[in-house]
Amino acid sequence: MSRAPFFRGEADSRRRSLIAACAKCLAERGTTGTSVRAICAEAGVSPGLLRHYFDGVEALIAATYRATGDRVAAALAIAVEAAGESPRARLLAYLTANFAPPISDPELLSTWLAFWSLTKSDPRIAALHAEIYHESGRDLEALISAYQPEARETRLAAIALTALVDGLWLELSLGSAVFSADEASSLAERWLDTLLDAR
Amino acid sequence: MSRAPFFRGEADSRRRSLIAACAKCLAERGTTGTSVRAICAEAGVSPGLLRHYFDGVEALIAATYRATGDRVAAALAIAVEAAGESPRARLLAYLTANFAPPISDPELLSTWLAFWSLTKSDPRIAALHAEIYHESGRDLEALISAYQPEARETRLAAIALTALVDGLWLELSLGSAVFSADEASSLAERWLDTLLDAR
DNA sequence: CCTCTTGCTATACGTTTGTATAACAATTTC
DNA sequence: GAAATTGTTATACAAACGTATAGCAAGAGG
Repeated sequence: MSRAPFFRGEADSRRRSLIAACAKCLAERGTTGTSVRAICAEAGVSPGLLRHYFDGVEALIAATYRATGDRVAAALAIAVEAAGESPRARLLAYLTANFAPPISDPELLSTWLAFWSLTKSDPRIAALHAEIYHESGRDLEALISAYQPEARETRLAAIALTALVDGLWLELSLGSAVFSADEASSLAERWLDTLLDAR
Repeated sequence: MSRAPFFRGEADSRRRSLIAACAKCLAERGTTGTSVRAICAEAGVSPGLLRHYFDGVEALIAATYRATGDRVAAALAIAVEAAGESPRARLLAYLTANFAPPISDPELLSTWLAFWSLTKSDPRIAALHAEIYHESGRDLEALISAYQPEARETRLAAIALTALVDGLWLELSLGSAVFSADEASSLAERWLDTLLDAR
């Protein structure tokens, strides 16, 4: 009378492959063109299977949002670790990693845009966005505190750095940017010094 | 044998009403849900009329992009004029106007997101984006030069200010921002002073 | 006043969409 | 080994989609 699936591992594998297919569709075709059929064709399964694992396309997209957010956070964490032990270097690495692959990436932008555009119509996506933004802000605040433990207003500094980095990342990822990743990095460093060293 | 429409004025009026309806659909329903039928129902005309004035939905969206960009630029120009004659006040007004209606607006964000997400698939939209970004940058550079004629690197300063403002505007318009418009404005002012007064 | 041109609607067609369902494959339980 | 349960496919169906077209209303030209 057990209700749980027998092959939890394989079931999760299917879930993951659907999430990957959803991310690929969002990235390649945008919000338009990301249909049940397109996702399932990408995953190589039949259309009905999506409804077997998710309540609908929106639930799958929410799961994909979560997975993509985790993937970005992991890429940032790797960049931080690769920067060594200097708190300033780690903080800078966290910021400038946004201007290089795999984070500065047209496909990741398409995915993110799809999520943002769903934020308004789907409360679950909106809640997920707030959650992910909050997590990211907490990570950044931790790096700031490690660099300057006596800094006040780490909250506002994190907000300000996130905004600049997001704006630069957006334009870089849109592809028609009139500036380089190096210029973006030096701007981020300058903003960092302004926010933390002043006063 | 005249080929031109007899009522050019009325024809343009129809074009404008379709553009307005397209903007409203993009704002309220996002990329998904902005169909030929939805736009025409919003405009109160039959589905066939869209094809009468535009090559297709994408051409209409491109025209809407243009119109929306112009509307934003006009709103910014009004804010600048209202700021008086002080070059610094005018520059600040240009920046902080992004954090108040009608520019900080969930519907405008939805519209903008739709444009960005189409940038990848439609070269015309991509060209339009580059054009509008370029125009906006030129306006900002002019305000910077009026404030500090001797400033070097006005290009990079304009890029940096645009990025910060865009990032703050994005988060504010997404609705779940954990900071206020006033905080955003003071951050923009701080960034401005850093970029122009230093060195 | 009649005809012609034009703006626009109403409608129809073929395609694609999301969802539901019946049937098959595969595996555990007894 | 038989029965039961689960993962998956194939298929079907109604709704919504983009597009094309025939026809109507209305002003322009003679």
